Amino acid sequence: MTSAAKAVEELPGQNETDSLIPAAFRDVIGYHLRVAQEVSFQAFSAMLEKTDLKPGWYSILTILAEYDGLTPSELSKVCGRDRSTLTSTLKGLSIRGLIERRQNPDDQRSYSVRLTDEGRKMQARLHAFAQEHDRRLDAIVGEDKEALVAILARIVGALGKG
Amino acid sequence: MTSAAKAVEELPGQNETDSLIPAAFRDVIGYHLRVAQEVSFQAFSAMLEKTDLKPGWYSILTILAEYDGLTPSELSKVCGRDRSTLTSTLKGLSIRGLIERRQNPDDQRSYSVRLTDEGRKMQARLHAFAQEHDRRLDAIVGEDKEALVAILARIVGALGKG
DNA sequence: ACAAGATAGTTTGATGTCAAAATATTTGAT
DNA sequence: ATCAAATATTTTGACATCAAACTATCTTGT
Repeated sequence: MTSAAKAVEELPGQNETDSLIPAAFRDVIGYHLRVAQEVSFQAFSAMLEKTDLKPGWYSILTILAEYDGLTPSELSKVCGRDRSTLTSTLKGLSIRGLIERRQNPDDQRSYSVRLTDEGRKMQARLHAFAQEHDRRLDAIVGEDKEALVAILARIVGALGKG
Repeated sequence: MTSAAKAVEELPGQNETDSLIPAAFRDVIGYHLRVAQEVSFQAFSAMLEKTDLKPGWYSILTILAEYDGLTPSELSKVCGRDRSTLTSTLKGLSIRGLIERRQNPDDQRSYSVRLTDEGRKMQARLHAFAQEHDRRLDAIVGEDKEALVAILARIVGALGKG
């Protein structure tokens, strides 16, 4: 063990159960935001470990369950990711028969994306896990939930898309 | 435009300036966490756009500025990422002369990582941008900052490495 | 001393992210 | 009518992330 590592272990005010938070990051919102989002995602992923479900499918399938027939560009706006990001996800969903593409007769460049029956079933299965994860987060956050969501939404509103 | 897309645009209670939030996600903490983290990271990245700095360097260089001489595994614990993730980042930092590796004489498998003078300069430049970003987030969050950080830390504590 | 197991780091493979460039198609302007 | 500009999607390339497999080295138990 290096001497710096010893110093890390002896940081005042931190014990073994605390995660090691560098002093430079301790009061930095972006840092805590990032770590919290990562453990949340990892926890959700871990729930799907023994299944044939992929976490990345959930948001797309759920958006389609609500708004069937969006184009990739519209989907990208709703889910907040770049259009190019969706290409490979949609390909995977299509190969697995969870969505189908329907050519737009008015615009040959575009097509709409629809859930298949299989896709709906898959969405429902994922949604059950997602709800369990949500309940877990709700339990952790407790009565502060509304305030938390409001703050996060404020951040998105203030920094989002320009 | 598809009919579903029209429906999206006509959602009650949402106007053009709101981001399009699917109803299924509206009260989901994980969703808001993810979106907030993404816009925060994108905003930070955008600040570095005209520079030769990379956002991914910041956390590593800053941890090293505080605890010089950590091994990759120790670094990975402190920054909360898998060891394998660090390999390529450290390679990049090393190629650019921002860090140097020093073989551990007591263990041939391991080495410690130290900032070079160039690395220190780079860390300082990145830190200035990070501070500006922090101030921006602080301004958005305002008096709720302490509560926000506490909630996020609670999430990490409850879900993290469990 | 030696074999077994643990540990440090890297490599590989699957995902997922963006931005920029490339294609194809539609729209608009003259 | 035609040509330029805008738009929809895909492709490519750079990065990051994890987990699992792999190599090398160290530690431990006998």
